[in-house]
Amino acid sequence: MAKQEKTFRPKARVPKGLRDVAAPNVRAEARMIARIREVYERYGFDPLETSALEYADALGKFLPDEDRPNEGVFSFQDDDEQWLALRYDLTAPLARYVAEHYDGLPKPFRRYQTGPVWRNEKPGPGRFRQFTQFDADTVGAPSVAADAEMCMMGADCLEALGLQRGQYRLRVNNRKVLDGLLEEIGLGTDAEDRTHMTVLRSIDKFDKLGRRGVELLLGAGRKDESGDFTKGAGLAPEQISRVLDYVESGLNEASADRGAVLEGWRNVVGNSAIGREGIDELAEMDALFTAAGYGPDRIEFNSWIVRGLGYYTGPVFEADLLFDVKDEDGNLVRFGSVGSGGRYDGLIERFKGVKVPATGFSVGVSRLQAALEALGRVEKDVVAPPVVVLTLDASNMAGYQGMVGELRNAGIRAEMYLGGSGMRAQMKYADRRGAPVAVIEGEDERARGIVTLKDLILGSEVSREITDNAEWRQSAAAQIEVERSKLVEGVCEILARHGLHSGHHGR
RNA sequence: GCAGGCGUAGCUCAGAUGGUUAGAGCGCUAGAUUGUGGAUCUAGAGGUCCCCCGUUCGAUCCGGGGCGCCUGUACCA
Repeated sequence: MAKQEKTFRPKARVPKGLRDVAAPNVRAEARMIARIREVYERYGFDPLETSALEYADALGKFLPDEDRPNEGVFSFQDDDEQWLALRYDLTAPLARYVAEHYDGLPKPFRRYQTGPVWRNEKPGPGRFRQFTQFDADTVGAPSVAADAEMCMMGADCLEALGLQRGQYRLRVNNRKVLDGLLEEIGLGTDAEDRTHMTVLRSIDKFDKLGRRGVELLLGAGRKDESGDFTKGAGLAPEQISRVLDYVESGLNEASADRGAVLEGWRNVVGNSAIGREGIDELAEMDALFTAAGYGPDRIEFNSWIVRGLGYYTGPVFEADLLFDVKDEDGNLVRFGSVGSGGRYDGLIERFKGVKVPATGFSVGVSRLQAALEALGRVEKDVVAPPVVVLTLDASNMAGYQGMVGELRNAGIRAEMYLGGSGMRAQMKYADRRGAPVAVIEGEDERARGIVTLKDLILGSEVSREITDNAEWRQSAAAQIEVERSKLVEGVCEILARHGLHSGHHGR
């Protein structure tokens, strides 16, 4: 069978893990970003924008995990054969920026930045290969006061976005505490050590897998639902129980008393110098939280917060939502954290050779928006749909343009129909756009010096009671005629009837 | 990445043992009903039956490989 020749047609599809964002969500995200910006500005941070592309070596690799070296970053070669990469977060570009302009910057340097970042990895529900982050960082501040401020600011952001106290929590831990724990159970202090990393990652899963799951991961390993096996850390039973003791030590107190949590941790890791240092730092942060009025209902100390193993060196924190979210099929959706951060004292050192202490917090804008949407916290689109001026007479486009101009000058969102179809299609268009008013001027109206204004909102209510077509069409429901010169007043009146904003009329 | 499941129209899905022209509902585009959204009727557009290779006279269907989607897991800078 001879194959028919066919013209090549590219398949219209968005690449995996990427997505198109429609008007209501674009606007919702813009509002969200504006609110976060207000909070960051209030804390004294200044904006900075860096480019989406960086030299790949400037981004560096923060995956000591040899399972997947070099993955996660979109990169390509420039004309000069140097490797460029899309930024995968906003912190690495900040480190590059600070290193590049170090001498000219005030220290501490405090900046915020938002924008899309890209990660070349497997997408999942609420997890995309491009998403928006909103970062704030303080560079050159060694004190944990800077970290404490990040946590409080994170809480402020979530509340500014409409989350109630109790619907979220900032969970704070300190890498030094975890290092102390590992030292205490005899694992040494080599952060690159494989067992070391496996143990930390196991602890991180307490929230998801519970005590039993973590126990398996610390020991021989765990089999998941699909039957796939995850190799464990291979700790001895004695070591496992000490880790679990630590993880559970603050559990009951967590929502009640930060000081009690720290005391519990002291019993577990108190013999290690690094562990003690970590706990002391957290005690200092606790004092600042308390002085500023941030109780444990907003910020808690949490034993299983670990965060990524790449570069955090001190306090780490994460903003978690405490309510369940279900998808369309009624399945529970795990959103993960909607914000995170921590201290990364080694990052700028990569460029400068000198240690520059830094800490930061990042809101996961895309993910948080998805969560707020699920919670019904996203306000309806605040931009009113436009009034549509029908173009019934192709020889009178100038006249229609004039009407649209008058409406726009009066501050009313308006457009004329620009398609090529007939009146019925034009009405359908206006309907689909959600237009509150259709302005109709055919030959009849023009001859009489009037325009017909159709109240589409009222019309839609009326239509529900009419089943007969002739009646429906002849009723000319919800239409009024006004003199051509009274177009703007007439439209304003209908808008006002529905409580719609009609621009700056009266001016 | 690993494990399992699944790929037929924009969406939800039928379908034949391997046989000519692959269907439905919804949606979409138009027409009819005086120049009007809904309703009704009519017509039209839209498919490489995920892709490649193999077996076969013949593959959307069988076999192998790949890609994509879903779930779990891993990772999450």
